[in-house]
Amino acid sequence: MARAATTTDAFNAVAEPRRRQILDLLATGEHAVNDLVAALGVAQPQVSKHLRVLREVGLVEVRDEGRQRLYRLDGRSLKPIHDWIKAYERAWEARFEAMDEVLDDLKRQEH
Amino acid sequence: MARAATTTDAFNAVAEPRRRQILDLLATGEHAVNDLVAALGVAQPQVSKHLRVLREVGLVEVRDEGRQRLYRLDGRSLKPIHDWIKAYERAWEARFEAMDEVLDDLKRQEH
DNA sequence: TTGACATATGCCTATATCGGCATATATAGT
DNA sequence: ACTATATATGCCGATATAGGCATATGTCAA
Repeated sequence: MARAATTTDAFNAVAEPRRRQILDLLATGEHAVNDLVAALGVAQPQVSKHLRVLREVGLVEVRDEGRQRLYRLDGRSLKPIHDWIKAYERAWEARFEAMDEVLDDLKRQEH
Repeated sequence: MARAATTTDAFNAVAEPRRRQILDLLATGEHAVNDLVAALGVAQPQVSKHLRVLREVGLVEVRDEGRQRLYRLDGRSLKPIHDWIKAYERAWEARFEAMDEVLDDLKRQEH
């Protein structure tokens, strides 16, 4: 078997940095594809493909407006990620982890 | 180009469900490989490979104890995911009132 | 209708994956 | 030294990717 498809779920879709960037941009509101192309400095076809992945996992929605297609965020599909990672919040807040961090800092200073 | 390596960052490493399962198990404390094998019902080599990926991105650490290797969670590498997704909390909880705030958070974090 | 603009899709290639399975390495016990 | 146990690694095959680039589809305007 190969790796799970990027369209399998939000976890896979969001593993790609460019797609996170796109979501970050869409977090400010609706944007046409060309807006994203300009903001990202990426070729238009690649942006459209990333948007297709995001749409297939329900992270964005489209709306036709003339010859433009306006994409907007639908953050609900991000909730599973949030719910999963939330259980780990204490994993870097706990004291023994903080101790590890302190030790690492000390090691780093020995240069 | 192909997809980014699973060992690129926590986002890619955690996109695989089995690896999330492993982290969930390790969240309860140190575990030997065979413990995980038994709990997951997966062949031992695959578990070792998943653990290698998790170790390469700093999500787990190993400790030798006799002929066993005890793995434990290091949740600090999950923080980037948490920080990124945290900005979207309101995207499914509330209306678009706080979107400006979301944007500010994002800009402060990733760039 | 023609042409400009906006977006999507198709084809290509190189690459990394995951699982299955065999095997190598390491340690403990007798 | 030999054997059982614990874990890691190597090779295989099938598959999906991301970017590059050409092209198709769709829409407006003169």
